[in-house]
Order: sequence, then C-alpha cells, then structure tokens
Amino acid sequence: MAKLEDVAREAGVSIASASYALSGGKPVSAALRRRVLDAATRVGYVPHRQARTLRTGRSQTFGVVLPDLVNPFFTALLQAIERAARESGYGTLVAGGGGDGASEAAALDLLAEHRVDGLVWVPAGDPGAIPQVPTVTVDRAAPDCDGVAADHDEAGRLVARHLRGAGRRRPVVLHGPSDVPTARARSRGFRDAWTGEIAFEAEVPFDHRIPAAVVRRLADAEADYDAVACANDAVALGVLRTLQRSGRRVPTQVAVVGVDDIAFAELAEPPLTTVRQPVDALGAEAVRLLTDRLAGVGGPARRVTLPVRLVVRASSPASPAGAARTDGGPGARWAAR
Amino acid sequence: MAKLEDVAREAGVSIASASYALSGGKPVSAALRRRVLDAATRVGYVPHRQARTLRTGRSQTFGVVLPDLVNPFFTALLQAIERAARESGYGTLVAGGGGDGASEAAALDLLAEHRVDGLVWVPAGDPGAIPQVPTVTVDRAAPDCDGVAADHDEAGRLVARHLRGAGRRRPVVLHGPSDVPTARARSRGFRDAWTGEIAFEAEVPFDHRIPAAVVRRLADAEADYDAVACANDAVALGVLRTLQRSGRRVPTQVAVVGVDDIAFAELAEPPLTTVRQPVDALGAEAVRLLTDRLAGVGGPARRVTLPVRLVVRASSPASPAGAARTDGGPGARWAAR
DNA sequence: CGCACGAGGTGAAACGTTTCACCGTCGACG
DNA sequence: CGTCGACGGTGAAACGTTTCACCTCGTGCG
Repeated sequence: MAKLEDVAREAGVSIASASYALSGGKPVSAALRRRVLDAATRVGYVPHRQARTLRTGRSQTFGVVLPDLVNPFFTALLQAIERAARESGYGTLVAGGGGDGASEAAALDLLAEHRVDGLVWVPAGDPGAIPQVPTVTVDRAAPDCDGVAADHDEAGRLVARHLRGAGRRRPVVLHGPSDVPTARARSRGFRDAWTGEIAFEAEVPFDHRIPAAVVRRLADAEADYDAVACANDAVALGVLRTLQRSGRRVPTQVAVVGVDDIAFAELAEPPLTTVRQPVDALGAEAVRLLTDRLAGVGGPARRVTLPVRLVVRASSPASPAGAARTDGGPGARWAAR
Repeated sequence: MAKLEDVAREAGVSIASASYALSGGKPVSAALRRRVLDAATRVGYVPHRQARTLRTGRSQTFGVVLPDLVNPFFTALLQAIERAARESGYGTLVAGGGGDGASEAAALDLLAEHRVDGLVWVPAGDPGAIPQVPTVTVDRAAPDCDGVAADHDEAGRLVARHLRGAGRRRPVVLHGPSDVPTARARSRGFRDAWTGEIAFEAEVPFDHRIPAAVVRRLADAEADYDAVACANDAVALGVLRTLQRSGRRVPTQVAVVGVDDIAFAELAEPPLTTVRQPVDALGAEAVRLLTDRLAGVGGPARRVTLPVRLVVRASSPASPAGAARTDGGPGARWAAR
C-alpha cells in the first residue's frame, strides 16, 4: 500500500511537507498542499493508523465491551455508540464478552493492547477492577468511573404506578440477576412505588428463556395474579409465550410489562407495554463523557442519568376499561366472529 | 504503560531477549523465560499491538462490515464471526455501515487504514469494487472474492414446497430488495419450485416496517390469498402484525413463512415457520477461508454454500390438518373455553 | 590440545508516522 | 545597505516492536 514516502516522491517534496500538507499540522503554501493532495490520490495513499498511533500515542479508536450481542438492546446501543464515535472522528473496536467475567476480562485486555483511547463498557455483572484506560460505563455503574445510565429506579416506579393505575392488584415480579446493578435499581424502584400485594417474585436471567420453575408457577391454575412485571423485554416476550401456552388471556386476565423497548416489543402479540430506554442518547452521552476526559477535563467521576418513558401498548393498557377495549389480539376477534 | 524495555530492565536482560522470551520467536533458556515472565507481570507489561503491527505488517485483526446492526440475523452472525476470530487469535474491528453505499465505503476505508489483516464483509447491495485487503463476503457474493453463504435458492424452494405440501394454493410473495443477491436467489428458488397460482408479489425492504401499499393490499378484504412467503423473518413479523390487525387468522386462514430463524421467530405469536440459516457455521467458515488465504493458499475465488433447514412452527404447520390441530394460539384456546 | 560448532544472548535496524529543530531566502525596516 | 523576522520548507529523531546478524562462551571431538 502506498505510504507517505511515495506521496512525497510523486509530489517532489519532502516527507515532512507531505505530512504537514495532509494533516494540516502546520500551515503550508496553497500550491504545495494542492500538489501533495493530487499526488496522494494519484498513488492511492492509505494512511497507516498504527504508525500514527505509535508516534502520537493516540489511536483515534474507542473500544466497546458488551456482555452479549444477542440482546437487541445492546446492539442498538452499539449502533448508537458507533455512530456517535464516528461523528467525533473515532473508530470503534468491539469485543463482545461472552457474558462471563473471564471472557470479559480477556476482551478488556485485548482492547488495552490495541491502545484504544477510551473504553465504553457495559459490565456483565458487578464490575471488579476498572481498566487503566479512560472508561465510561453504560447502563451499569462502576466505582470511580464515569457512567451514563437510564433512570432504572424510575423505570421500576413507572411500571408499578402504571399497573396500579390500570387497576391491577396482584402482580408477579420477575427480577433480573441480582448481581446486575440496573436490575437491582428497577426492583428497588418497583418496590418503592408498589404498596399492595404481590403474587410472587423470582429472579430470572435477562433472557427470553424463562426458567422451568418460574414457568410452572406462572402456569399453575391456582396461581392468583393479574400482571407480570418483567426484568426486561426479552423476559417479557418469553413470559408472553408462557402465558399464552398456559391459556391465560393477555391483557384481559394478565397484564405484561417489560423494560427497554427493543424493536420487537411492538411486534409482539399483543404489542408490549414497556419502559423505553433512550439508547441513542445513552450512546451519544457516553461518547461525550469520553471525549471530554480525553480533552483533559478532570475532576471526580461523573454520573449521568437519562430519563425513561413509559410506552403503553396492548399487553397492558392504561386502564381496565382500556383493556377490554383494546384487547385486540387475534383471540378477541376470533371469538367475536 | 509498561513496555518491553521496562520488562528487560527489570529482568536484567536485553530487549531482544525479553521479546524472544515472551513471543517464543526463538528458543530461549528456561531460566531466562521464567525471569522475563516474572518481570513482565511485576511491571504490568501490556504489549503494544500497534507497534507490533508496524514492525510485522500483520495486525492480528479482522474487520467486519455489516449493513445494519439492528437485524438480529447480522448480530448473531457478528457474534459467530467474533468468536471464530478470537479462537484463531484474531481481534475484531466492527464497522456497521449505515446500509447505504457511502457509509459502507467509509467503513471499508476506515478498516483499511487500521490495516486489518482481512475483511469479513456483508455487502449492503450489489458490491462494487472489492477491497484490496483479503476479503471474504458472507451471505452475499462479490466477483473474484471468496464467499460463504447459505443456500438461498434452496431456502426459496423449501418454502415453496412446504406451502404446497401444507395445501396452500395462492400465496403472496414478498421479495427482498432486488439489488441484494440473496433476495434474488430466494425468489428464484421459490419460483422454480412453485408451479401454481400466486396472489400477488411485491418488493419490500428487509425490515419489519411493511410499506403502506403492501399493507393495503394485504388488508384488502377482497384479496384472495392463503399464505405469505416473506423475504426474511423481520418482514414476516411485520406481516404477522399486519394480518392480525386486518382480522385474518394465522395460520388457519393465512400461513406465514420467513427466512433466517432469528431468535424472535419462535417468540412470535404464533411462532414463525422459517428457514434456518446456519449462522455459527457461516461465521466459522468465513474465518476459515480468511485464515487459509493469509496462510498463503492461492487459487481462484472459492465459494462455499452451506445447507439450510426448514423449521416448521405454528404460523405455517406442515399440513392443513395440522393447521387446525396446531392452531394453538390464544384464540383457539380461548374459543374452546 | 586445538578447533569447530551450537546454545544462549545482544545490538541495532526497520516498520510509517509526526514533529522538533533547523535552514535558506526574501522583503521590510532601521 | 545591513540585519532581522517571517515564511516555506526539510532532515532526522522518536514511538515500541521484531528480527537479522553477530558475538561469546562452553563443550565435544579429532
């Protein structure tokens, strides 16, 4: 591949001049700039970022570490981060941890070796040591580390108040993994705002595969509940299927609520009521925090909390009356025929 | 960050010896190896991959360019590629194109500047020039370029035969974008194997947002069709919603079939019949082709085609009888109460 | 005993950039 | 007319590795 030397030779100038002309590191005569630019396109110059990194100590690259690439919430986040980074002139190196601590550590190491300028990190669980690279956590906080997250407490409260307002009396609460801070925050928020009874609670993985024990309790004909508050949308979609298999009507008999607002939430049948996380804003804010730090902004770790929003859909309408009215699933129509 | 020189000093040996001891580029006495390894952990050595790249000309990194990070099929693929790459000792640099040609070209350039050793590329449309880096396309072929793809012709045929076998007579066919080779292959396969009537055909984007014109035709009470063959699962999920809104029963009145088998296909209501693409194998095979090339395997461009498999679920049961029997959606049960 | 050879180590060049220090020339000003 | 500064440009060092060529012992064999 063509290098700077080739450009310089082609343009008949020194390597230094070619560099200055291309990077603008130092003012240069218009004629020379022109000549160099032409030469560069002529020989097909491709700058060598690694060499630049070596010399300057900056790679113009952010690393992103995610617990999992299957959950659409994370990939939406990744896309947002990638776009924001690109707009700030940074590339993105992605390392998907396998969800477990070991491969997460490996991913962090790999990125450190690549000398990323900064790290956007969604810790898989309670984070241990934070990397020595400038880092911002997303969605889950780490001590002494800039972080941005949606307001998960509020998300929990919104769900509780919504169910209450919709006239539900005995919800099932499916908590996320207790070693995930956001899961704890949502649970906390829910408990703060929910004063009445609870049918039962259980801890489930952030996944659409509902544990068999929970499936049994949900399917139990004796079980008395009229709502399921789910740890996230993936769980909610799994619950939706479980309920339908066990013959319960959603939302007339049971309301289902998730959190995240992934793309498939509105494609579910019935469409899923959920709490939307501001993914684009999360990504943009993470990149902003990082670039700030790199620009030399000092001070203690900053925490940014972004607002969430309840999105009411048919799986849990705003009121019981609404439930009857909007229970527009295939079942309703079929029965009406 | 600690560098090789620090390790060498700490161990009391030359830089060269330290390098050999750590990389194994040359046999070295056990005692020295031990001393260097200890020193390395003591000073917290982090190798500088960029420097290594500069010297060796290999970055031990693959670039991955995807048209879109929202479609779960691509993210599943990404995960497979990332894992396979890691197992071969390669890191992964991801650049999600925005789907359009311009940002795709930008992504390819960025990766070229990062001097990735190879490129795994899912072209957004018909690929123009292929990069000068060793490249393997996935899912969509490019001329003179190694490629791996599922058997999309067969996928189309499987759908056609399945619908026929299930007793469907007049399907709607929703083709993917005609500038995407795989979409054309599926359509071709379907047409090859389908001999009867077709209600109507239309071209739709690979997306769950069904164009308004198509929605109207599907919802038209006069429209006479008993199946919808969809370009992929995202489209199928969108169609499912459209049909349910327009009051058609799936699968009793209309069967719906997708392609890809994304995770949400089985969470749909009713669960989606689809053709499964072997994502893990696609990723592994892509990495294998690439590492082969890097190992010096020459010869003309190779094309690998991997088999697909029909996955029958409730949205389109195997037989009409089955339809009646397995129409186990909430509606059926509800009606039975 | 002398020589050659192998094992174990080291010095230094090279990879492609950026950037500091320097150099020549020309115009302006004292 | 001499000097100085600005301007436009260049040479070369440095970033952290790898790796080639070389060097120095110790040892085994003739």
